[in-house]
Parts: sequence; C-alpha cells; structure tokens
Amino acid sequence: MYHLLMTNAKPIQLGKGPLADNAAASLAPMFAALSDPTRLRLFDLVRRAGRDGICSCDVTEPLDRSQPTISHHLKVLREAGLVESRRDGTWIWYSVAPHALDAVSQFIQR
Amino acid sequence: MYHLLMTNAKPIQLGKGPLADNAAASLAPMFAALSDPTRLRLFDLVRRAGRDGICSCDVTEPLDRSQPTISHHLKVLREAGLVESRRDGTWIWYSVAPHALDAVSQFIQR
DNA sequence: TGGATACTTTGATACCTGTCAATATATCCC
DNA sequence: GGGATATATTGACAGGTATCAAAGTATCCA
Repeated sequence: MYHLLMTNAKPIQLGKGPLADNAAASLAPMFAALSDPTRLRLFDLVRRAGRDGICSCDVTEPLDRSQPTISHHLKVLREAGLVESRRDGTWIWYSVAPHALDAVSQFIQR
Repeated sequence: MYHLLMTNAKPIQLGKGPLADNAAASLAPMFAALSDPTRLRLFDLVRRAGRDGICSCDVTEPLDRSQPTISHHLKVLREAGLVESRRDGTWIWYSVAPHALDAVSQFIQR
C-alpha cells in the first residue's frame, strides 16, 4: 500500500492551447472533491478554521452527518490535495492545504 | 415535462457566515459539471470559441468521444448553467453562459 | 493493563455516471 | 415527400458514490 502525496508532486501548468488531457485529468478530481454539498460545506468549515484547523468531531453536528461519513469526506478532500491533517494526541486537525485551490482558480480565470 | 432554466432564477448570494445549505446545494452541481476530464476539456473548447460558439460536431474528434457522449456532456454543462445553446439550421452553437463561473469564482476567493 | 476518546475501515444499500450502439427527432434542400 | 446532415434520446453496462451501522485502530491516562 502506498500513499498519494497530498501536494501534487508536479503541479500541472495550464498552457495557452486547449486544455491538455493530463491537465484535465489532474484538475477534474479537485472539482469532484467540491461537487458534493456536504463536502463543500465541510471544506468551508475547514477554511474558516484558519491555520489551527478544525477537528472532525467539531463538524459532525453542524453538518448533520455521521462520524464515518465526515471521515470519508475528509479523506476525499485530503486525497484531492485540498486539505491536510496533523495528529495531536487522539485528535486530528484538518486545515486547508497551501495553494489548495491555485490550479482550480487558474482554470477558472483563464 | 418541464425545462430547468439555464440561468439561475435566484443566484445564491454567499453571505459572510458558514456556507449555507442552499448555497452549497446550488454550487455543488457547477463543480460536478466540471468534475469530469472530458467535460472540462469540452468546456474549455466552448470557452475558446468565444462569442460565436462551437458546434457539437467540431469537438467529437478532438475529444475522441462518440456523438451521443458529447451530446450528453453538453447537456450537463447546459443544465449546470455553464453553457448556452442557439440553433442555426441543423447546427446548434454552444457558447459560455454569461456569468457562468461567477458563483464558483466567488466561492473560491472567499 | 484496561478504559475512554477520536478517528478509520468494512460492509451493505440505494443511487448516480460515463460510455456506446441503436434509434429517434429536427432541419434543410431537391 | 424523401434523402442528407446534425443533434438528442433510449437502453444497457460497468463502475463510482453518499450514507450509515458495526467493527477495527490509535492514542492517552489512570
């Protein structure tokens, strides 16, 4: 078993021409990670928590989802490179990954 | 049978507080529309075509997908409010909807 | 060692999605 | 009307997903 790197090893540079196949393949999962309402709100909560981050147990209530469901969504956000996690005892703190939305933003304003 | 309006009747205004349920429900389909690599490249091609737009038959070859598949993807983009269509004889021209990505952009830079 | 707390994984279920071939619809032109 | 072209819809299939309950793992503390 191996881990996906949280930060894209090679951030795809969007060229001037039509969107390349590999660029699309790299961008799509980020959009997919934000394509679910619960996950959008979850990402928003993480972003609001700023540098310190937020722990999973803080969001189950406002999002009205079970704890495993929240855990699943956080995993999706993490594997998309949008959030990162840091363990502190029994807690795990989630915060927005640096440059998380750069690629998405670059595509939008293109 | 009825039609969904292409342009959101009531564009959700993102407030200052945590992302509301209805705002998330309104945003998520736009992200979903961009969550597929083929559709991302398709949207990019439409966007490049500018004001005139592009017709479906022009993209099946560069995207290497069947005509029904392209038609399906264009429908998804249209129903998400990202592109609009205009018939001209047997052709249908697709172009980017005005303010298509405003909501997405607003969420990203929040 | 063992209980308590935070989180993850597994398994199940219902639903959604990308794709194509086949078929249908719409429009033009003769 | 009938053929030709462009697009849409249908039906089928393989695979993905959001959700929860139940069970597993990790960490702390007494």
